[in-house]
Amino acid sequence: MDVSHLLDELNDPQRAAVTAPEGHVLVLAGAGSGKTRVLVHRLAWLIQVGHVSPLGIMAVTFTNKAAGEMRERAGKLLGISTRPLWIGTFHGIAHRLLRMHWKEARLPENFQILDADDQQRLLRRILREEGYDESQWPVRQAQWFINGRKDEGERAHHIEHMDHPTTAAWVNIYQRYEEYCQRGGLVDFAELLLRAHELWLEQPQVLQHYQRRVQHLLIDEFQDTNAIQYAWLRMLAGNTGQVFVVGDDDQSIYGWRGAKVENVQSFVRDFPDVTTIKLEQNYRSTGNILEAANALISHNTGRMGKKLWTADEEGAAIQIYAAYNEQDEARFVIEQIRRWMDEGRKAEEAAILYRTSAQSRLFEEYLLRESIPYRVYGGQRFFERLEVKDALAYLRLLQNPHDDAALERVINKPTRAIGDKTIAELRIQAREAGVTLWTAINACLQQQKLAARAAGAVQGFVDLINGMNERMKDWSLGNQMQGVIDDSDLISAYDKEPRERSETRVENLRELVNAADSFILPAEDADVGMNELQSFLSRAALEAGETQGESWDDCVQLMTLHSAKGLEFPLVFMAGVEEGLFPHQRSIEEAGGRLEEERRLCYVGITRAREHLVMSYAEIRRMHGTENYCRPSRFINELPAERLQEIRPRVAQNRPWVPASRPTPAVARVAPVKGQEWPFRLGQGVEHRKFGEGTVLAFEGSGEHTRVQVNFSNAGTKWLVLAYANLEAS
DNA sequence: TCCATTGACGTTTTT
DNA sequence: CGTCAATGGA
Repeated sequence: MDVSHLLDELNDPQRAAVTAPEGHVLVLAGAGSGKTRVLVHRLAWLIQVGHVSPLGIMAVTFTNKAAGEMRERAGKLLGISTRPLWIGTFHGIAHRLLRMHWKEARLPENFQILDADDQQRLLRRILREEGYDESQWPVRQAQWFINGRKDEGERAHHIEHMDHPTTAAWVNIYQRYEEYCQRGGLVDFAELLLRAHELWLEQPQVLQHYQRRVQHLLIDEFQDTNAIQYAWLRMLAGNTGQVFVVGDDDQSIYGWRGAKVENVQSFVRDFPDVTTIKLEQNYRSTGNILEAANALISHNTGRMGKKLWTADEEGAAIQIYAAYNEQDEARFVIEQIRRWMDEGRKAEEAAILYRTSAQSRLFEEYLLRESIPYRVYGGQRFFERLEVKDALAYLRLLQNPHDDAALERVINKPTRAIGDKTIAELRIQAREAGVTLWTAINACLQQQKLAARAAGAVQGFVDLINGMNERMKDWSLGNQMQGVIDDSDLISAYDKEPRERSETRVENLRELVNAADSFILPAEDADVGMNELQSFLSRAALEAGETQGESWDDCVQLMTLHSAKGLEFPLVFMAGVEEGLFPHQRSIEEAGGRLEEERRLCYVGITRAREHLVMSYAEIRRMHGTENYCRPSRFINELPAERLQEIRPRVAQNRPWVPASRPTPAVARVAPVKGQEWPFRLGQGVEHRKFGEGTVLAFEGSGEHTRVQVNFSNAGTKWLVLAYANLEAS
């Protein structure tokens, strides 16, 4: 068979990885070095050259997007159906295993997935029930504790240090939470992985079956695996499975979420005879950008060691803009984007990256003002919307009325006169009897434990759910969806909201019915015995959907540095590169390699840029209502000075900014502007005879040539020669 | 039960 | 400063 299509266009290390003989392989793939291509070609190589059955391959990614992309590209390359290939996220694969082996995993057949929001609500309820003061025992921290333990593979009863009162309290909450979930058949994200691991541990025959079947494991973004994922993987590989992992220790930015970079090193230690291949040739960025990235990341310790290089040109210098304040920064960035567009480039080629999501606001304001279309990544996703989750909760109750999380969500939505007191009473009953709310409700009604009025209201809810269940049992999913929305009168719950708000909600519900209507039970879900409803609900939780309903055509891209991972743009702005913001203060203070992770985040940001990279920092930044004097980030000082070009406001103001096509001569290293012998302070109010009142933004030059930039409230921003301007302090 | 005001809080987020 | 959730009066 001719396999040249698998190897053509690959460089030597890529080819070595794709064609690696028997055994485990670690591919250290630098940013933009073609890692997805290697992964997909390896997969195709195994099938077409190694004659491995598609059933014997499992490919694991972290996001649904990555999984989808891999499946698509593999399909194109192989020219066969990718159905038998097991490609998915860790969570998706774990979920599938649990559906198939629900009995062995000690789960009810109709178990439901809790998303982060469901989990938080359930925990809040438990904290209240157990009498914890929520200011001292914050829900978020409980969530963090439990998920953290689960990520490490620990159950409540595994945890030591119970002599420590704080730990004991968290463990108690963890334990209660476990009980609720088990009773209601609820499984959170971390639980999916933990259960899948326990399935291996407790059911050797199941493990053996999969060990025999899965001959080849391909893992993407290996530096992002956590302890439980690694353990699961190791067990599945056993002594016979061959593991091919791709990752980049320099791009590990999710340590705070339990990811363990150390797994990259552990892999070489734990698996015998690992072949390590480095992909260092970069096909994305210019030489200057790569040199800056290399220099920055070399400040980290304990790296596996990689040096990116390119066959392409040096390109433009990296530009550093010292903004007077965050307003000036936003103004500058948007102005540069305008120039970019004026030169005929597209808005979508430009990205603004920042450390914290709150930073997007100002940029949005300026973009709006300039009528430049933009899109902010992140934020609420379709299946996470309040009204969508409300409607889904009714659907969940149809599937399983013992789903306490769903029941609590909608028992009084819309209001049906079931007040807090009644619900509290029901919770007590449920807790004392150790049963679900649904069971407790029915028991209370039967034994007439509730006051007459409350009983009537609760009975109404029970009848509603039972009625829906009976009538809609055999309906199509779309009709069920519409049915529960109609019968529950859910929409009336949004009546009192501002009109615009409630209209969007109704629109989203219509969209949800559409989604349910056009949902086709995927074959792989049918294969594991799921019905349409189960499959729909699981997918709603596991793939919460696009962040934004409609994707704009040609928009400037705004996102946090974290969400930029894996993407690339011709023009990248990295904003707010200041000590305290990036690296973030919390990371500076916290020990444990947090600072190195911030540096990796910066490395990720730099390597997103293809042609132009502009970093900016503000000298004064208003945060939480107070003005902060900032120093440029240490990361800027770690970049090679000869690759940098400092942008002075004058350049930004008067001369069209032409992206340099040849190396730009280096300018001195950026230093914070010190107070000099200028007659005004930066930010000081001044008055001009003709232009009126304004604010000093910047100075330039010295002696009689000293120029001053003033932002006049009526005349806009102007550069004036200080000697002639006759400015007066106001 | 509802709306308005007050108060606390402020890093990153996918599954 | 701006957001979101909790609280409290009508």
